[in-house]
Amino acid sequence: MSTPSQSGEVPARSKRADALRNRQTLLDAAAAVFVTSGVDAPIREIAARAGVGMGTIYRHFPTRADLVVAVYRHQVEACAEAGPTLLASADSPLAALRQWADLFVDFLVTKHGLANALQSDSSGFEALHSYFLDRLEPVCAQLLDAAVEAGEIRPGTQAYELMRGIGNLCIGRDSDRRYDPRRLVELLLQGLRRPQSS
Amino acid sequence: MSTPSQSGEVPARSKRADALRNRQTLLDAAAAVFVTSGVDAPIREIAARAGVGMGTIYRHFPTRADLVVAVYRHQVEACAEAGPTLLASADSPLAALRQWADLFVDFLVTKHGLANALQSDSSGFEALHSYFLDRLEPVCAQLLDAAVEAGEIRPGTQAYELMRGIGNLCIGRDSDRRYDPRRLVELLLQGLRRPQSS
DNA sequence: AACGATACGGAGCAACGTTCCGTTTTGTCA
DNA sequence: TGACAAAACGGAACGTTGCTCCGTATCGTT
Repeated sequence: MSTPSQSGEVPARSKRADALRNRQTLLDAAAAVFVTSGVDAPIREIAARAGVGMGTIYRHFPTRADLVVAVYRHQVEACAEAGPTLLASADSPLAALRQWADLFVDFLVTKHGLANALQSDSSGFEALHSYFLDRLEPVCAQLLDAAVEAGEIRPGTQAYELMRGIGNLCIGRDSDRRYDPRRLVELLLQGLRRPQSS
Repeated sequence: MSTPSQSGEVPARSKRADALRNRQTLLDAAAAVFVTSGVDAPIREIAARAGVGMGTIYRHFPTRADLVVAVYRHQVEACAEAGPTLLASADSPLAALRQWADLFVDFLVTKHGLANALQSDSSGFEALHSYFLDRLEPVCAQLLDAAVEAGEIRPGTQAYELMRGIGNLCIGRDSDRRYDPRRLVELLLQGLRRPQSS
């Protein structure tokens, strides 16, 4: 609760059947539209796809971020949970960090416009930024600390900064053969390594 | 001419005095507005500030990119010319590359929203992406090649990718104390270095 | 069946990008 | 100097999108 962090998605779980049904219908429609038109697709388009009015969409998801978060919540959760798992299973903390970054990058690049939205300063997207960071930063920090502890990387880098860096590297039009976020993220992680003494 | 690369800013230098005057007035107004409202400020705002109608702005600068390019052309040029200069004056090619990256980052972070626009897929900004890349990629490539040649960094990284990476790292709301593009760019360049053998 | 609470739908307003065309300004030439 | 055509101007107007508001329909309960 460091930040006021308003935003509330649906006020509380409602009781009426139609409300629950519409909520799910909207999530499905949004997921479908996001794939084809990106996460900043017109709200109308999503409402139309779901066959509901615009009032309904705003009632369930007051801000765009609420909708996006609801759609991707499971995947973000999975990514968060993968952190400790990888730390336990990988050969080294740095290897775990690498694999985790891969997961995160995969997630971002397959979601049209999501990486953009994460850094966007347009209204309605700040909450998205917060959600991702609140959930994933601690995970990243744990991996980072473990790698420092193991002496694999040099100390001094903050998880927040690294996460944003990785996220930023994933921004861009898809299908540009000449730009592969993965390569750059790998470079970034290489840069983190403790300089091998001569 | 690999890409069709339409876009034409003003059709040609016009002869009429009022046209030239307005063109300059618009550039001044745009520069001022960009500082306060970012490069995606409403066109109307720029027109109002310049005291001209919207038709005028579109006649001189058909796309948003044309206007942005015109406003920043000198600085981009300076950045491009700094490449060879640094290569000649710096202690090593890698040092030159670092200093050049610093220049580029400084340029981007002081222009509200420019880094965003560079990667934006919204209409009217592709030309911006092209202009920056066409002008700066060769410069970056020269620095990169020199550093490879000198054995300071490992080969295999393309200038295009590096430039976009650096540009991407500069995206984000300003005034976030926890995120400093410079640190990450430095990390990226570190990652480029030829691994010191044990 | 009736009724209050809840949710729905979409018209309506504001902001923005962009176009289009009637009007004004400019340069030139008699 | 005066007149005329070309060039440039201004801003009304249209389409799209975000978001709100309220009359109407639906749901659950008694």
